[in-house]
Amino acid sequence: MTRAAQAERTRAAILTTARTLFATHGYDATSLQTIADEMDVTKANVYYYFRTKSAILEALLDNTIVFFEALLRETAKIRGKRARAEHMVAGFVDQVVANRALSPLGRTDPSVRRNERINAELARLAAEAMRLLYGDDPTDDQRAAWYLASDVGPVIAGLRHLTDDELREVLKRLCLRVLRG
Amino acid sequence: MTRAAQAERTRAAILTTARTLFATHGYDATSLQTIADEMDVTKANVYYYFRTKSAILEALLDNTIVFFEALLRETAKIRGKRARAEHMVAGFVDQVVANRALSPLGRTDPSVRRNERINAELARLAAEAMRLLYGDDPTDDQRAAWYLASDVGPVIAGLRHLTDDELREVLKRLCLRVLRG
DNA sequence: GTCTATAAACGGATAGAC
DNA sequence: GTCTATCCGTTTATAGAC
Repeated sequence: MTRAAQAERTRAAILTTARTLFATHGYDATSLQTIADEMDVTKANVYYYFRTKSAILEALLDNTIVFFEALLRETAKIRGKRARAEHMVAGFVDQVVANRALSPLGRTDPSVRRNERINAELARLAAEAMRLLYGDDPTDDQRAAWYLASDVGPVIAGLRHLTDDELREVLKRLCLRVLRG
Repeated sequence: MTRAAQAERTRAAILTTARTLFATHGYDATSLQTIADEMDVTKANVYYYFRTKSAILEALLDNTIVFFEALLRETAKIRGKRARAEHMVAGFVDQVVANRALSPLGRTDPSVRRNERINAELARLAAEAMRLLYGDDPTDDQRAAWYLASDVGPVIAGLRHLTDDELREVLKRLCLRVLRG
């Protein structure tokens, strides 16, 4: 394996390991030592790839942001608010269910709320999503609905007994009901 | 002021200070030093009242649990599922809005998820609430609805421009719509 | 690219004086 | 009831060898 390939491999491993641990124990309760131990490398090696702990978090959230930007671009091509809601919810729920074991790490984790840049990005995406669903001037009820539906992740903690398919259907119905008002 | 009164005063101050800081920065990112500094006392003095940091968190959550137990007892006296939902939502939303500046510290904070005892209590209350709203054997859709509605706290972050009264009405409508399915 | 070693600060928690 | 002083483990982060 080339050195560049090894680098990419390690970098990716750090992200997936951190993602799981952040989701399980929370960002603040996860140390770089724990991440390194889990991967069987040293802490110093982790620092070779990320200058700070928060840089790891930002890299993870950037991935999320890129995903949502793509989803919103797709959604914008669809005509009709109802069809748009269905497409958006489907994409969103698929993502949540695909990561169901490690779902959280949403806007609710304190670490995310602390990060100004990420918050600004998320606010931008929220505004764009609401524009697609509700037009240029959403009511407060519509805005509230969007905030609630877009934070559906934690709900899965109470539905562990469902298969992926069952969970997906339950969450889609729920989100659509909330968004449609 | 008597010594006992002073003790009660300080103890209460620790709880309110910790509550605000936990809600703002998260439990793990709040140190006892920060709590003590904010109150203008020493860390050692905080330890005089609470043996550990997590004891502070537990005291806070115990208050929440007591509140919900009372709300559920009241709700149980009401006949008719629709009226029950309205009463439960009203009590719940009032509580959320009354603490709107420091809303979170719900089941979403990692510190809460880590605490076995608190989790067991919250699960018990959740089961009882669902029984009151949906009968002895709620469907998965109903369960999902309850989990979503009971975590409405974070929604207020996006609705800062509303007055308390406006916010209360928006949240009540939203929760009822979710719960009624 | 990965390691060992270590710095420097901070965390939770305790002992003992007043 | 509150304080000063301190212990000790852990944390983020860096320096430098291989």
